[in-house]
Amino acid sequence: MGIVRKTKSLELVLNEFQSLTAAISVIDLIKKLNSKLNKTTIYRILEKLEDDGIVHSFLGKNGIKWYAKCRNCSKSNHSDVHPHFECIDCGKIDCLTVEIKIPSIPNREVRSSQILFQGICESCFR
Amino acid sequence: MGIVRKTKSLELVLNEFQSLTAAISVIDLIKKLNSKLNKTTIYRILEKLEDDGIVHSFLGKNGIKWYAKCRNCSKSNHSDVHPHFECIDCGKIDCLTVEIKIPSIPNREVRSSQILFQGICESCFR
DNA sequence: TTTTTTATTGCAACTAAGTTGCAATAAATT
DNA sequence: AATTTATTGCAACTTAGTTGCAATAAAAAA
Repeated sequence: MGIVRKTKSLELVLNEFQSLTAAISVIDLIKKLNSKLNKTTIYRILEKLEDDGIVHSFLGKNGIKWYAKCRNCSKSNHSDVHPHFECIDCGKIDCLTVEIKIPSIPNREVRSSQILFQGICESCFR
Repeated sequence: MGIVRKTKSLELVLNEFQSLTAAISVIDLIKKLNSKLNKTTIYRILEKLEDDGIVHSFLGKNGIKWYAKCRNCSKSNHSDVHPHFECIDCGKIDCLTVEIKIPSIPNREVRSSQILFQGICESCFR
């Protein structure tokens, strides 16, 4: 079930995403909002925002959860199944707009995918 | 640091992989060897086997750790950076031999990748 | 506006995967 | 056989994420 009520907590979480181009880990979000919100609340709001197609989640290389704004998602259709890029230097993760061709595999049906690249990001590249 | 001594515990872990075509989660491995080995031992042996290029690890969709035999890896070069396929029906994960083209991304350098597909496997397909 | 309804929140306690330190054990070497 | 040192088991810990429940605060109804 997605967002039902416009609460102060929701505002705070949405604010964080507004001032963000890259993804953010739940851990960092909790750190940032720590003084204002309980971590349980943050987890629950993120879940609802994902239900509504406002953000999407994925796992970083070490298995912790990250969230990023969606571009073209809706409640019924999370079209944001793009790859993510994790910088091994600065730790930043962002969404890639490149399209990855999912190969057709005999006798299997691919329904979704998680693709995470690691490497050096633009800021750390030079 | 990889394997140094041929121990009984090592044998037991290797045995499990011998009788395995798919990947196995550490959780399942612990369950299986539970009566014979401590989980700490299992984690430590797996780490060493990975160092030696005998197995490789990756994360399932829920972030738990899986291991599978390597085919063409060595200590210095883990060439097994293939995609994995997780069946949403039976939970089995296995290695895919298909090659995924990693796109070149301007001003970034991709060093490694994790690619996990979800869908219906051959056994569950019919 | 006040009352009522019920979604949301905070808290504390819990779960589960994985890690760490250390003393006891067992390979391998001398 | 004695010594060295890698490996093991154990218990305790860490960390991310979850759950139940009473208190609070949106929103709807009166």
